Amino acid sequence: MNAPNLRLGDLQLRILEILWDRTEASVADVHAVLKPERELAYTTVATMLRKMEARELVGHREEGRTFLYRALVQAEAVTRSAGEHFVGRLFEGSLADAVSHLLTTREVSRTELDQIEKMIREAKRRAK
Amino acid sequence: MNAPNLRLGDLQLRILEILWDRTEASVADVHAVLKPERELAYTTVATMLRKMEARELVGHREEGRTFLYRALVQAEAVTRSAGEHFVGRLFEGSLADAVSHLLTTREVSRTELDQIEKMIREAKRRAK
DNA sequence: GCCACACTACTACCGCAGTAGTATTACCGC
DNA sequence: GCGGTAATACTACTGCGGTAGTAGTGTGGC
Repeated sequence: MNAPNLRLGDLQLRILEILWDRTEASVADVHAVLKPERELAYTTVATMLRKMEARELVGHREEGRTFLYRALVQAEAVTRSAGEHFVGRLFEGSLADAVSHLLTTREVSRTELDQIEKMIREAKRRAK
Repeated sequence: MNAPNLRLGDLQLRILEILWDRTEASVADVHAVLKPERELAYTTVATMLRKMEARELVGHREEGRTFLYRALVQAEAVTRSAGEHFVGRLFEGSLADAVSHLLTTREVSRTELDQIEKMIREAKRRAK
């Protein structure tokens, strides 16, 4: 069960998101969801899923002739890995630097600030 | 000045970091810095720099026979682009979700929490 | 029973990061 | 001036994401 490599391309991530939403999906399902956002050939989706299966990102079972794919990696693991890469690689592991950067380079709503503040207080209580 | 594509590989990012540190560096300089962390052939570094120049990530001037490279993209631009991708792609643009995730999946020191809290308060004051 | 359709399998190709060997050239020391 | 060294230039190859065409095959409708 070697931990799968979690460096994902955009399409791969998008496909995983779809699978996380519905736990199981056929190629046709995934293709249908993707259809409005990007014009991809059916076979492209099928090929991608097969490649992802080779990397153990997804698995499948057969229902008649149809493959039903499901995600083998958790959203949690993917976002954690991405977060580690983001903070570790670009801010030398300093979460404060990372957050600082995020705060200053984008529009942040008052609501979001409140939410984050609350989370900080909670984290402090836990860490106490 | 077409905004260069900012999707960077690991080595490219590492090289940029080196250039940000010293404003100008020869291939030998970059190679020397990289040496302890990864065993790369001199020509690999040179090739990478040439490829990065083709993508307008770096530029160079000649000092005798030697090329002195400098970064053409700012650290700011790279981290902002990465931050946008991180928050936008993985947390549907919700900074609060992103921060929440970062807080819960890693060790965060008390000091960092304090720093972040302070930044939040400041952001609020500014946004007021 | 046959045909069209819906699936998967296989193959191929592009672009790009990464890696590095070989060729060429210019300069410096003696 | 000659040889070695240090540069860059060129070429090539691997791996992988992304994209898609074509081939093969089983199934359901009529």
